[in-house]
Amino acid sequence: MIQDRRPWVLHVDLDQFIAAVEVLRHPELAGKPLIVGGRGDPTERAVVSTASYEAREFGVGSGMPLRLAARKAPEAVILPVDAGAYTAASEQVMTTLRAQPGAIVQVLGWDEAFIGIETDDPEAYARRLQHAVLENTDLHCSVGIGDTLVRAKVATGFGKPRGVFRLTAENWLEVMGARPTIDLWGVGSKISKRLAGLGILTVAELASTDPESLRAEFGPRMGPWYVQLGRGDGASIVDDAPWVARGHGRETTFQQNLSDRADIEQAARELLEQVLDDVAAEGRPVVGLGLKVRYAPFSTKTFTKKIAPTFDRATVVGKTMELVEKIDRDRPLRLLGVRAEMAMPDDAREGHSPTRSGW
DNA sequence: TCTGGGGTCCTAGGACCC
DNA sequence: TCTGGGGTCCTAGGACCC
Repeated sequence: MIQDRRPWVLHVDLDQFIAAVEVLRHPELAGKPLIVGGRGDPTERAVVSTASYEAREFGVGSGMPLRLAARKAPEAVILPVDAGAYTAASEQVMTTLRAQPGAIVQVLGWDEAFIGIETDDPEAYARRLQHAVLENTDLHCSVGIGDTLVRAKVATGFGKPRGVFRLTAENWLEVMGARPTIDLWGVGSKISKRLAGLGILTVAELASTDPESLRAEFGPRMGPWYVQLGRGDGASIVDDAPWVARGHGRETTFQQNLSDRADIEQAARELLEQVLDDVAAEGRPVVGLGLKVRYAPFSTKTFTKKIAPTFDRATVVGKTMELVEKIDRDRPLRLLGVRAEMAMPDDAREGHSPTRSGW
């Protein structure tokens, strides 16, 4: 009997990751409505990072203003975001995944990863994986199984919570065909609306659209790409090459809008100091700068500048201040962001231009 | 109730060069 | 007197993800 040892893509997604990590540290919060966001102060400008299932019962969801969330769920415990704790928990999870036999691990974020694996029983492998993660970290996860990255990623949603779900070319249209295009990974509210304007409402309709016909609407790459998404097609290779950041940025929403020039310059300098600390840790020269502003109430503008590669902080500060000069003096500022792009190592992320703006 | 912060990639349009 | 045209770089803006 020949074993059918095929390559599979698994997508692992931790269930309620941030809330789950907080409950591990605060066991008395188990079963209570829990909201994590901002500095944990619902009177501040901030949004919800994660809401526990109990908090969701009140209509609280991630991305919602903290102020509103607190009003909807007055009994909820609100905790500040503690990035360090989540990073530590995440590393534990990823270490566990990498220790699985034959696993190639591509990290996507704090709480998710693709796993490339050759096996004749991906469901059994997925269950072993969930077990190992639970044993080592006390955290539950869901696993999507697919024959492409896109199908594995989408499959995970059907496995939640704590489950396993398989999505391949065979059942893709049967499962996804009737769903709206916004359910696809990479199609958001704007693109789904533009597709609807073309008469394309469902995944099946997108899948059967001629890729060329979308080229005019979405450009030479994105047009055909959306059709491919509709079919669930695309890459199936999991890449475990270490992540190399293209740049670093810091942005902040002011609790009170800023109008004074000196205040704005000071805020830019402070953000830039943090950015340059991050950049210095990488040991690569700065090759580009970006400034992002949000004027009150909510209009966003960006300024970018390419510069000769430099390690000199004073030079970077000076060039950034040239961008700060472009900020409209007559409009109150709600948000300010500063970003620095770094030269890419020759072998890193081939095929992409290092000069592209990150904003 | 006004809508965070960290990233990535794509597209359009103008400048510039031959 | 009619304002070629292609390639590449740079800036700004848009969209998406976690």
